[in-house]
Amino acid sequence: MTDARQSKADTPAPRRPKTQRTTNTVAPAAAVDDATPRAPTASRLLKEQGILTEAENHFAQFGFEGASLENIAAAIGISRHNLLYYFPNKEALYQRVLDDVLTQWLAGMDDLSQSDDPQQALRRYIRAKLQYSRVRPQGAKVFTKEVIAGAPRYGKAIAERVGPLLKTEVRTFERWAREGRIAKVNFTHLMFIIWSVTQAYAEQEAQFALLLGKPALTENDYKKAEELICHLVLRGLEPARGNPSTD
Amino acid sequence: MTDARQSKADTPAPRRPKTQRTTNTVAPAAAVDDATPRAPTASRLLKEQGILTEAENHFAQFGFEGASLENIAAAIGISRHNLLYYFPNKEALYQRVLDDVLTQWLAGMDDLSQSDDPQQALRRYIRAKLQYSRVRPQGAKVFTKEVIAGAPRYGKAIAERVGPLLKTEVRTFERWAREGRIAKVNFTHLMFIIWSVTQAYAEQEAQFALLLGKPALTENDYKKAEELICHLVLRGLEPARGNPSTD
DNA sequence: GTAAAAATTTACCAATTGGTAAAATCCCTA
DNA sequence: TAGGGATTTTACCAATTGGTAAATTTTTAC
Repeated sequence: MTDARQSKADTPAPRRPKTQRTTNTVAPAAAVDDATPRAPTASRLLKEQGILTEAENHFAQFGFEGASLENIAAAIGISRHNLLYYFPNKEALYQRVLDDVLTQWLAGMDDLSQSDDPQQALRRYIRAKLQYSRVRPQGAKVFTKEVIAGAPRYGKAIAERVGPLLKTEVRTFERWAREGRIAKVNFTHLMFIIWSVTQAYAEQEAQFALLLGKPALTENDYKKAEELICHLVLRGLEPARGNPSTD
Repeated sequence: MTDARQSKADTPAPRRPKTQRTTNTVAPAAAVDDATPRAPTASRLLKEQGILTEAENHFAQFGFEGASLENIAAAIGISRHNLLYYFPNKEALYQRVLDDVLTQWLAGMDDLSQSDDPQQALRRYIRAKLQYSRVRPQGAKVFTKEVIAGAPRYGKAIAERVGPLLKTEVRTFERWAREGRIAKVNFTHLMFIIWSVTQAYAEQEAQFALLLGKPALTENDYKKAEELICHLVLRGLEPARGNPSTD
């Protein structure tokens, strides 16, 4: 196989157009082949992004095994082989999609400890998660499908990237509980519940809309959902007279 | 492999000794071509069930497109062609799997209006749904994957079979609310939320366990989940001093 | 025991899959 | 404008897919 081109071993010319090398220039300096990767063009990044977006849609609908590179490529008007020039194989493309999804998802996550008011923090958190479900439902779907399958390809990343953040959130909750500002419940499960519900509005849009007799969920539906979720969570966390013996 | 088969040949079990014809015998008696379909044998039903179970596992893990008849058949030691003798094609097999899943899921659903005590009814309902997630997680996964994909193959059944039941449940809630026994919230969304959360414990078992640092969720985890979910829902439905202006 | 029905296997098939290798084209820069 | 890297296309491939049709074997009814 020798590699996927791009590396060029053969080309002896160190190339490097003396001008600036904006990014990287990883400086292999390998006397032998150096290879000057020439730094990714803007247009190249754009094309990669296009592929990633379409791949996200296909993986969301068909799952890893069900999605085909041919169809993904066709959907954006390029050939499968051309796609394979940008991503070495299906697995790599899939990983990149999930990486991006998880990154954005996590980005909206550390908001919890921001505010000092538990009520407000939670409200903001729930809203952010719901919002995410609306603006990037496909990403949420890919993620969930991976999880449903037992996270065979992304389990490690989940454990490594989500785990610590979850721990942080839980600790914040526990501090609030200790200060008597919220009731003491099992906060890990609380997070599971909040995630599940908010994600559900992305994943199950189709079903919910179907059952509501609409073609799609409206702004108003999401507002109602947010209201109810916040209501349930906030009520359930009210410092409360009788503690619910949780663990 | 050749044999594999395992069944028949030796075991004369089903055998049915000429005596009575217990079941059906639909007695077509069609003068013209008779054809007497001979009524499905017990062993046949058993084999069908075996196929359905394995298909459920595969569809759960790989989705409709990703699952292959070859692998499903291999997993139970028969050939793909033999499987195709029992189910005419992939689509039919998939539909049957979903039919069975939905049937069982709905069966545990009309419990809500059974009890006259809203609190107790809800508790039972949530417990039943969680229980279902534990005993038949694969079914829940197949269903969710179908929904995530936009219910392209099962939307009609969902609308026809789940819709009416949902309406009934909502009406029960509304009656209770009118009687001042529970708070008035958007009950349709409440049902969505309860479904999502309970289902999540089936679908996302892998993720939750991963994040809890365990190989799998334990009895105790489910107990905690049940407690918390009940707590949130029941608290949120307490007749309440100030109504949460829900729709 | 025998004929018929049921169940299983064998033979094929066309289409699609992800992927490699290499040739051809494009396009930027010196 | 020429050289060379970046990009695309063309050729192949082995494996797998769902499916049809027909033979073959096994079971069952009588």
